[in-house]
Amino acid sequence: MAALRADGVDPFAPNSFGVTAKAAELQTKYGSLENGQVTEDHVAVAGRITSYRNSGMFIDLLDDSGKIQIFSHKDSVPAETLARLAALDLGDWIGVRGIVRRTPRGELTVNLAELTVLGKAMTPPPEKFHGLSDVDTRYRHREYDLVGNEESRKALRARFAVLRALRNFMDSRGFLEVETPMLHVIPGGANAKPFITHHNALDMDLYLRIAPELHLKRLIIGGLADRVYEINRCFRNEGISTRHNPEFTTLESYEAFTDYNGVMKLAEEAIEAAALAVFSKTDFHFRGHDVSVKTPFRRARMTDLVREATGIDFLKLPDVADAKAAAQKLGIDVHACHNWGQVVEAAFAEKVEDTLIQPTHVTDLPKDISPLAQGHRTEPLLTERFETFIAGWEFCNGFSELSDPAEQRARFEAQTAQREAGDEEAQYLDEDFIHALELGLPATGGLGIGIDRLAMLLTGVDTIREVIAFPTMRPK
RNA sequence: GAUCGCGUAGCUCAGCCGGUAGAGCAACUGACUUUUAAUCAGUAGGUCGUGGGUUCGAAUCCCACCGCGAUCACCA
Repeated sequence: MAALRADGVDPFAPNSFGVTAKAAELQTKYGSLENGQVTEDHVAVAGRITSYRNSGMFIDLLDDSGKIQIFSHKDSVPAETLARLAALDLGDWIGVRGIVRRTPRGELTVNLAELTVLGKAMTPPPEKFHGLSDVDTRYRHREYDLVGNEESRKALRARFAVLRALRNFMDSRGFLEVETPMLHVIPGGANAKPFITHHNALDMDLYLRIAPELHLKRLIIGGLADRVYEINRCFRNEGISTRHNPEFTTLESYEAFTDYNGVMKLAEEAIEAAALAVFSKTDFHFRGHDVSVKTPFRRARMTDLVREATGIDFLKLPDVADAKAAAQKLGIDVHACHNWGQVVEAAFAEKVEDTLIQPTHVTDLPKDISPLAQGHRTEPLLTERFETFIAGWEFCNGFSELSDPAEQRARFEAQTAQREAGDEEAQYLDEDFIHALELGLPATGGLGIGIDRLAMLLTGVDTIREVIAFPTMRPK
């Protein structure tokens, strides 16, 4: 540092450098350049020093595309530039102008002609061979993780590429990307415990949203667009695990003039499109399974899957007490179940969920656990709702949207009763939403996709934190 | 929330049948100019997560706490 300043270089001063080439572009463009061959092509590259050999004669420069070697020889580089090179450390940012060649040993290289110091590392980067492996430090200080670990860079880049791909897909289907409130007066659209915050000027508590659903439907009601979607954060005040982060990202879309059959098609096409756009394939290895996201996905009714797994047809046991008794005989814990639908859901979670490895739309979920979905057109206990399972995990949730305000009020009231019976996650009655429905919601299909889990599936990681840049951590 | 495991130099790790704290990489000084985890010589770097206890003596044994991880529970 002192040496650089003595040399008139302040690495912290404002500066600029016109990059003309990325490392990966050069590796591709000069892929056929033979060992020892020298071009006359001048390029300007910039990045971070990740390796420094032979007193700076060989430097590995890492940019956001990859790595390129920099060569400086005393016969061709001015002495003052060599001295400046000697003052550099691992982790420093530099810009280099020079010509492209391939060394006799086969490494694509830029022969340094001009050096610009663009940034200084005051602490050394993580160990060059092992990288940073302490998971605690990796998540708390993600920048050190990214510097040291190619795998971390790849996983996060892939996650953000998936976001981009999904936006492109939705846009191409004529959906309008919108934003709706993060701060809710009533947390709605899902069954979950919310975070509470406070607005000082209004002197009122607000909730961080658990889902954008109700506001998105209000945009459809208003006729803003026939098709809307939002990709953004939801917040749920629940446990943290390898598959749950308190803030997570969902894609939610609403499409007028379709039902859940159309939504299932949209969901699977969105997943397949993201897979193809980012990874150019549909076969993935995830949680120890080989999974194909090639469309179409299998569809199966939840009660049928439960019947196949247990021999019990819960549709023939519509009474809660009978259903509970039957479930108990299977060893299923039903003490927290307040109604028929929750018993079916418990049986499904216990006996079926883990077996759904290949993508499966589980259809016609019970009305009791689906307060925002249209009743099924032929089965009174069920709704036109589906959840998509892959490798035993839920990835999507969608349904034909309930549009009858009176029915919606009755459903909310059933939820309220459930809350009073001790179910902390039952939904709240939202008068504003019912008032909105009174203006007329067209026949609409809605969809939610868990983006973090989708990124996990496509990148093959088994911890949600690997695909979240800064996962929630307790302060040390 | 429960159980188990982990926490030693900037990073990766060893030491753990109690007896003055170790290595590699990184850093610093020097040598070396066609390297690929460059090499060689030297220097410096630590409240051993925190607090307490047992002991003549604790990184090591015991207890509590903090943080992280795994599994389970919770969780559309």
